Amino acid sequence: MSKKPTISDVAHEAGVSKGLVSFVVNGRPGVSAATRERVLAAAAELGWRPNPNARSLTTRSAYALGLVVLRDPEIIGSDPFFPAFISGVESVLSDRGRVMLLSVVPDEERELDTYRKLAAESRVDGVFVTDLRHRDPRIALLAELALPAVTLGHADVPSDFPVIDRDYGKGIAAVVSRLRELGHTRIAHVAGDERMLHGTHRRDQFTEAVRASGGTPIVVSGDFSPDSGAQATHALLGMAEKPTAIVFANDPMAMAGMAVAQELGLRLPDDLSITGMDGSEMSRYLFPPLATVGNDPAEWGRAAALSLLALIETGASDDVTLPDAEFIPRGSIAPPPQAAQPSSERPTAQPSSR
Amino acid sequence: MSKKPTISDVAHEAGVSKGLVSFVVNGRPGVSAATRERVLAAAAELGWRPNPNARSLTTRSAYALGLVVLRDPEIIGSDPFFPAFISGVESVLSDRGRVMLLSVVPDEERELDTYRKLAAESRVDGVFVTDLRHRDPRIALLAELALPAVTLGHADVPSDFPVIDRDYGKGIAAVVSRLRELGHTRIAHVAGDERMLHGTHRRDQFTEAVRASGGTPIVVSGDFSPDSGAQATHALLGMAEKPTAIVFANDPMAMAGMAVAQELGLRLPDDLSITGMDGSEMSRYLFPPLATVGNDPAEWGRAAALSLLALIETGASDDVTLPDAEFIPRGSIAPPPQAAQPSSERPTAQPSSR
DNA sequence: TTGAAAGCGCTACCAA
DNA sequence: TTGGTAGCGCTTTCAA
Repeated sequence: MSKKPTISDVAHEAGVSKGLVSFVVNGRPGVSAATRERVLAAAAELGWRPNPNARSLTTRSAYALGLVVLRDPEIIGSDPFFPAFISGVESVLSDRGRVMLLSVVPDEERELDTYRKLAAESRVDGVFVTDLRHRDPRIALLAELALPAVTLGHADVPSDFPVIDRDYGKGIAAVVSRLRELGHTRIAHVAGDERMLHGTHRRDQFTEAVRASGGTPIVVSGDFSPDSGAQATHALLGMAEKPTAIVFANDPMAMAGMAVAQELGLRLPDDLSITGMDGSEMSRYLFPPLATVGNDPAEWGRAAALSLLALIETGASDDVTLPDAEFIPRGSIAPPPQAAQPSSERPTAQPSSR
Repeated sequence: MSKKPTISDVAHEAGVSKGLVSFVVNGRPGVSAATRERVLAAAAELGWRPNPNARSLTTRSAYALGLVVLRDPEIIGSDPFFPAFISGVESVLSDRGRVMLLSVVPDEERELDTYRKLAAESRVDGVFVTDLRHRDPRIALLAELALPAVTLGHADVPSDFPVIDRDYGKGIAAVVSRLRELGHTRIAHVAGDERMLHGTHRRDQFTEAVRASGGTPIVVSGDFSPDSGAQATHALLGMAEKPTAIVFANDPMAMAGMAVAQELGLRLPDDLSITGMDGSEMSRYLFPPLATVGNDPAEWGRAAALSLLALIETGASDDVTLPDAEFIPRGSIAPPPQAAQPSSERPTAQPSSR
């Protein structure tokens, strides 16, 4: 059980100086092939890997990327985006000698403090900015901290950071369009957390799509949590002119909405069409299977990691546009019920159980 | 836009030596109150924070904890455990100047390499070992690497690491007991991934509970994914003597199982009782609401973090036993159908839609 | 109670 | 193409 080997051990073993070993492991030119081999062999034999902490001291690089997630600890479990996003990031990082540092914070104050700490302590070389909010304070903070970053989506404040984005509106338009084709006229949207840009974007894209098709959008607010989805659904189904289709801003809300509808005795999709967003794994396994709009969080992760690494290594990185979001039609949508009863107090169908 | 301040800047500002500043920030005794104040004031004014990389070099501590998750990238999104577990860990770490390093790997080879890398590079001071497997190779590897760790659950190989655990069998026994009370005699279990200890434990606890109550357990295998839950349910409901209740090893499988049952025209819970495990947020919002067994991943996270920190800082840490798992009864269970038709080819109920 | 200096493991520079 | 040496920012002796 020996101590961890250092660069000196390797240098000694290979019979060269530390400087040369450093040159070799960093792939610098100007080292003869022979000594290069010798050094590599010595390093391998000793099982030596350069200590990133020591390297950081001179290179001013942390060899780590940061992700700070602001999320209510209570509901973070029902969000399928992050785990998949992270595995996408990892698939890029694993071969590049960088690690990922993750922080989950409960409120904005802690969030901003976390970025300050990461920067002040030189813990990371750059960060991913997810869940952009209106006039997001992180953009200015990160600029001030001179911390490289990429944003998922376009910020609504001036930002020099590269942005990863995808046209999600295309998918939403496809949903609305399909619903209109099926004959729906009263189409509602349960919005996500509107403090987040993608919450309002999805809402706007929905209303725009409905208006473009000559309809009148109905919108109620939610916050992406199943609970809010359930409440919103109750509100919608309690309306005098209740909608015949509900477009939820994410899958968990849609699932909760499906449950509420079923509890009220509605048959899905005959009495009510429902769609989700984000294309979660679970959506496929519901009854009826939930129509949704694909999003591929792992792809976001890969693209964001690549872009952030490029920014860090070369000082610049282009924006990247992922393929347009695609509507994934499934059994949760159907034509609206024929016998619409605009002012009925009771559900249009008999309870399917109880 | 000045450079980051260093300990020298602070020492200069306070008119003392670097050594003293170090003593102050590390709370060492033997510093007069006066200079102590002066140093703290200088540090605050300059916005200085000690650079963990530099500290690591001398203290041999990384000020970071590691979590390596082996999970199929495709299905990681439907697992509600990790995000909540991580937020529990974070709630402990955030005040303690340590960060969390997360790695998601697709296979065992990468997993073990990741631990080796983390250790060789001194990236972390300790790691969390989750999802213990049979004869888990990580135990021996971590011991060999001399990397402190805590395990979630007891390993089935000799291990000196502290263990965090909870009696989950109590909750499972309560489920079975309640089901028996309701009159169920054919109770099935859809097991989780049996390469994982908790997959087999839950299966064993189920079969034991059923046997203890004089019944004959039915078990089919799954792997914790919704897809496997759906397949297993199809298999069970295709049996000649189909079960009247299905106990799933986690909530996502149970959700998928509910969908399959409904698709087959069964009314829940009248025609079939279903229960899940892990007490996910979503379970509450299904129709019918899914009875499950609580697990509180955030609590696991807090306990594991506390235990690991204690181990790292003091060299020893006690095992911790979390409160027994509790059955959470909900609408997805009911007495078995009266008119049992042991050899019926058709479902006992009319389809609720289609 | 304080200051000075050595050294952690590495990179980077300057000579050779 | 190589070796020697001076730091990077911090902690930790050892003296004073």
